[in-house]
Amino acid sequence: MNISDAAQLSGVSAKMIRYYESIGLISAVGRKSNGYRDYSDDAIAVLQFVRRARSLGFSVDETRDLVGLWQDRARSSRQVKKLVEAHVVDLSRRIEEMKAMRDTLAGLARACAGDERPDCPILIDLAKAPRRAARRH
Amino acid sequence: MNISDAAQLSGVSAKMIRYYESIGLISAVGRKSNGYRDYSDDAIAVLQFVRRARSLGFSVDETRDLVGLWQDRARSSRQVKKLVEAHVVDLSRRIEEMKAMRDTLAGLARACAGDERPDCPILIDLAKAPRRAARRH
DNA sequence: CTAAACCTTCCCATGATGGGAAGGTCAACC
DNA sequence: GGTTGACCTTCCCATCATGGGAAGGTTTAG
Repeated sequence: MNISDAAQLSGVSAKMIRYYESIGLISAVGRKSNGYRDYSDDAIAVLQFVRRARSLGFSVDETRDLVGLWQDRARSSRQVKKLVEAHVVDLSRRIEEMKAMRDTLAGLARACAGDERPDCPILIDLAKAPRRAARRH
Repeated sequence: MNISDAAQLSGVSAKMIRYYESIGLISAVGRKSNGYRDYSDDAIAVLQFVRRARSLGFSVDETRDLVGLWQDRARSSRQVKKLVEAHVVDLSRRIEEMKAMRDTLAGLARACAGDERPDCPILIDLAKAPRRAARRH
């Protein structure tokens, strides 16, 4: 199976499949005599796994760990659960940060007349000395 | 005032101050005879404004718009409110996406024994054909 | 006078992804 | 058989916001 079929079946673009291979997230597949990558059903399954993990917000590094656990018959479910729970905690933290931003902004917008006049508490507040605030990334 | 003082007072690193200047987010400040950038209190205030906007999740482009509105005495509060409300909507959407991820993962973790055995519903689910899922970015 | 602490510009790297060029290959159609 | 279009390959570049660091000039404190 060529890379574009693999891309379609897995939902991972051909570009990203090559990238994932180049960084070792997935192992290199075999090549046909013409040099084209050749994908088996198993290889597709790995790509689908990766796609789903990425869509759930796991970084490429975390996904690498998950793939490793997935393919390791001897892993304990404790290991898997631990990794997933850590990600849940991380997501929750980021959600709270974004909620705090949103609520601050919604409060400011509420206090702003939103008419033709220039007076706007939003800008006055933004100009205040920066307070301790979430600095994501 | 030298750039490191401006950095300290504004909470924006010297690196980022130069970067913001290079992309035109802030206007270039004057130079002293030795070529060093020289920051006035007004310039510091702009940097503080920028830092606060960034910390509230505005992109650099959105921040540019906000700075423009802030410095435009003739702007209407309607313009400002509109921009902020759009950002609130965007934040809310992203929060919902992340919540959906988190809840999915939390549900999977709950179904996983987390003991020494290898059986783990998490990995089984991740390996399923990818369903419609949030693809941020 | 020297050493440390500044400042300047310039280049490189990140992470995940896409765009595109240059060049080889294959399949279908006439 | 030849042409065309759709593939495939690798390689380079760009993104966005940020940091690291080099090379070289300046200022300040001892």
